[in-house]
Amino acid sequence: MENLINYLLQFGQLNQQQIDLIKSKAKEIELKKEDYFSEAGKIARQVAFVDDGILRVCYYNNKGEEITRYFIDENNFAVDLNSFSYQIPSSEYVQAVKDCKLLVFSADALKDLSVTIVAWNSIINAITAKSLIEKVNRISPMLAEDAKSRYISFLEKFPQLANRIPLSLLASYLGITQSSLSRIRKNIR
Amino acid sequence: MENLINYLLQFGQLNQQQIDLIKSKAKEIELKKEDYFSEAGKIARQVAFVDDGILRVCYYNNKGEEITRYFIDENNFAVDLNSFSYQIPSSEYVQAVKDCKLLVFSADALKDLSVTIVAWNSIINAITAKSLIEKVNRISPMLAEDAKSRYISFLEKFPQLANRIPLSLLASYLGITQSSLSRIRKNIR
DNA sequence: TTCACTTTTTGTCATTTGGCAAATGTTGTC
DNA sequence: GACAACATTTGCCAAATGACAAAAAGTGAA
Repeated sequence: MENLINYLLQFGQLNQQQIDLIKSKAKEIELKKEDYFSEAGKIARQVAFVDDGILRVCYYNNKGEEITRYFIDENNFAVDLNSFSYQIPSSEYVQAVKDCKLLVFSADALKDLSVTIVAWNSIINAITAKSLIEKVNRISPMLAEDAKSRYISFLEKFPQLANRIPLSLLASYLGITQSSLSRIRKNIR
Repeated sequence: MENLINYLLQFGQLNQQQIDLIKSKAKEIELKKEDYFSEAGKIARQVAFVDDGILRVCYYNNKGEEITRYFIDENNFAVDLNSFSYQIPSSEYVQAVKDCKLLVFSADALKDLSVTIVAWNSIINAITAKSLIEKVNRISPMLAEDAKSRYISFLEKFPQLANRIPLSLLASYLGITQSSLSRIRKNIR
């Protein structure tokens, strides 16, 4: 759980008692590759911290194509904020790209933490804002780039990720076909 | 200021005294078309509520092209969160697409409000999260769409906006060239 | 190793989009 | 109205990407 605590401490102060409480509320679970953490149509009732492995958030567009919105690797929180915040059915899936170890908080556990730990809400809000800003800043420039630049940008921003995810998922994340991505890779070598 | 107050009330409760305080802290300003509300390189020290007009957030990519990230129309807040939250120099411009009336809060004013009004932080956090989620949800599917679908999606989501912004800005927002957008429009008619 | 299965690469061709320049349309001012 | 300044459309061609199918490479189990 050390990764989780270190992560939280970046966003606010916590004493040992509070840290122990947080640890006691987190539940360790494991997902096998391709297992779902949450599914479209259901209401998200949990938040996950990725301790090991990679998750991805994906959905089906109106052509029935499966689109990967983003990847979540170690030391990041995964939650379908839309669904979790407003308790409405989710429109996307959160799935393990490879075997994962997650630390999971239920809505109840989070409520307890927010009541007991003064700084909790401020920490969570800071984490939420930061991760959303990162998403916007990451996706937004991709629109103005061609496929090759997107791939290169991805390699630069997430060098550790490129080798760990299947080409097909990366292609759908980049908004291009798998064939095109394969050709781009050949082209770059 | 009624628009502002009604907007805030969607996210939390405020009594008359608090409403009056908020009104007293807001400063009305006007921008002429193409004036900047904030500029790249400077630290954002203000938050604006768009009472009338349209702003856009834009930046220059590494090819020197000017890219419009998004538009902000009436009854929305505009702020460079990255710069404002962390007090670091901004990497983007906020510019009036047409003449605007804004209600502006300085960092000091916001601090006063957060100290005085119990619900303030919670309201601001809710607004922040909601607007960021909206941005992610809006941009993200565009990657998987071709130019024509992006334009059609834009028309569906922002019907009132399409006629109010120059084609060149809309094209850069959609990540396509102005010529292509012009052809797409002809094609659709 | 061999087999079955999955993933990635490649070939071929059609379609989309970009780049550039010229033409056309629009707007505001005198 | 005439003009200048700006915005939009169009033509032409090249480049990028998609669609589809087949080949090649990689993976794991018996």
